[in-house]
Amino acid sequence: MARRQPERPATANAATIRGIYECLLAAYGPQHWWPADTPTEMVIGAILTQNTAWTNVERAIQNLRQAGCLTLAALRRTPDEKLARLIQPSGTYRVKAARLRAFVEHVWGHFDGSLDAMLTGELGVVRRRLLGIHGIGPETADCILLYAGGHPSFVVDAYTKRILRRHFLIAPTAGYDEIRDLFHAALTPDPVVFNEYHALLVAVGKDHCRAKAVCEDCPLEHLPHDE
DNA sequence: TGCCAGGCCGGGT
DNA sequence: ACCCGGCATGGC
Repeated sequence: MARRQPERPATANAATIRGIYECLLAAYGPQHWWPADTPTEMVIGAILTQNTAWTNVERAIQNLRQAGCLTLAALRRTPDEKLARLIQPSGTYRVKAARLRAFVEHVWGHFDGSLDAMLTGELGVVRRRLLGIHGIGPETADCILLYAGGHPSFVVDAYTKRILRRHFLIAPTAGYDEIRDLFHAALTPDPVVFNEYHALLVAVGKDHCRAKAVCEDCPLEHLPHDE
């Protein structure tokens, strides 16, 4: 029994996926993500930005910086209440304090406090490792893999889904892994390209594709789209 | 004023 | 396997 085929040929979508990258790169230029000074700061930002505007995350990161809490060792010795207070501007701060705690304790418990060691290994292995940590879902895991670990793991976020759906490249019900697979099938697994592509999707998303915004003067407007 | 933001978890079908 | 409420701040 043959597996169910995609509704459109994968190669056609793959060409469009590659075309969107070229188009966005031409429109916005390289984004040089992630906006963080160190891998540890990157991981912290990835957790703090879950369902949260980045401007709020920046306040929280600044608080952590002033408190000297941007290393895993410093985070580890910061009590829950103090940590929650420092990250308060990022919202859902009790939840996020627990998630930062879970991450730090995992690195200590399994990798002797070395983030580098915990991000080293085969992509699939490290990904499952991250997903096993409480508070690390697929998007956060892929962000950490790509932007802290240098692994070619494509990041799918709300903007990615909206943009692909708007241009009929995925079904409205497409799941996370399905969308990620689409990019992996269309692109050579180059961390530099994956890095830029996700950042570019966020850039165009913020400009043109927020939840209740209509795309006007969007760099992708030449593509077929709804509404 | 209400809705939204670079999600994820846990409990219920 | 989905579906939904909860988490919570600052901006528009």
